[in-house]
Amino acid sequence: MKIVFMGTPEYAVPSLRQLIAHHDVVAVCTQPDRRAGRGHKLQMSPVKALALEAGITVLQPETLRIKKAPVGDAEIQSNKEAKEIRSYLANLEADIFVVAAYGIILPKAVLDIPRLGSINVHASLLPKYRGASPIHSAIKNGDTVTGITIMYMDVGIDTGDMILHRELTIDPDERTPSLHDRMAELGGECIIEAIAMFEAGTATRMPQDDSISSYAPMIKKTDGHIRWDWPTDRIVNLIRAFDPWPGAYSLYKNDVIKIWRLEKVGMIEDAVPGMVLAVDAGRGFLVKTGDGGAWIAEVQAAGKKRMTAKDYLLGHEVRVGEILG
RNA sequence: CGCGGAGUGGAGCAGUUUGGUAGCUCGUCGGGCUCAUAACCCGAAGGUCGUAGGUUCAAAUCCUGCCUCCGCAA
Repeated sequence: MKIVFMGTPEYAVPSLRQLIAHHDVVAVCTQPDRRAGRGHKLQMSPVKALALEAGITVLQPETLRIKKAPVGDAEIQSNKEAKEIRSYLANLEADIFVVAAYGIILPKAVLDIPRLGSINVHASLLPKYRGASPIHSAIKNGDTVTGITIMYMDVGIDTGDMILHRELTIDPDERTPSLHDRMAELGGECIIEAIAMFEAGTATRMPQDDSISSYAPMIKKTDGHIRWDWPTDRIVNLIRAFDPWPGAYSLYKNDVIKIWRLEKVGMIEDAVPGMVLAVDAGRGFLVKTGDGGAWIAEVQAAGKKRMTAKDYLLGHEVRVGEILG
């Protein structure tokens, strides 16, 4: 099949790789290179890197929307670019557009360009976790099962009719990097499977049940702030979900300290949540939580790297009675 | 050129402001004590102080370039 792929981050890479291996990818759309990271260096997306390596045409429009009443020069420029890209895409006469975490809004006029429509590789079992952070949300909520959904795209956010689901079990101790990678690989397998259904004429449309849908919003850094009055499990899930970004953190001595690992303890004495109840050179320090306590076993102080609480305690003094906030 | 912190024996830190060949805690090795121990006691090994230059009688410490790591911000 003749395919146009749209995607940006690492998650989209296995899908693109699979499509290149099995089909004719005639163009790749990805977000424009951005200044990012320490030093604000210009960086290309992982998808662009793969596309260049494969010798595929890369398109990087700032937007594909066309504004009705442009006001300034910049907007007129963006409309011009959007129109050019749209007609370029139309002239490719692709059979289908495959989208995976592209991050740029696709207007209906674009979605409808290919004869088979546009389909999306979403990292959740829709209608659960529509939106930007399905993988993080699954871990954060302590789910034991998640999966990939291949679906038709419409103008809503991940609301289109579904084509296929594939489940994946989440390990109780699993963190985002490992689940992300497994999901990305599964996504690549699913998209090939879905396209095979199109080729065989067996692709179906299963509408989503809006009444059981949920939304996984874009993650904000402050979402990583640990509330010690939460049950320990909830805190542990937050740590698992936000590893490695943005990290679950607490405030200690007026500074941010990231918490990378906790060891749950059952019922312990009553105390203010966040209070240090014990310090052990080997285990770390014990902090009161909403439903018990937890040994903080791995931390990262500002400007430092991750280290075990044991190592941290060799050079820093933590006292019983201090409060983490 | 977005802002900032940091590179010191295997690990985590102090020492840098007021230059004078390095210290703490842990670990390691040897010995001792003990019914026993991740406990305690005694002893030992282990560091070109990220790197290249510069200033100086003398640089971990002052100056300059470079490399690496990390936090913030995006």
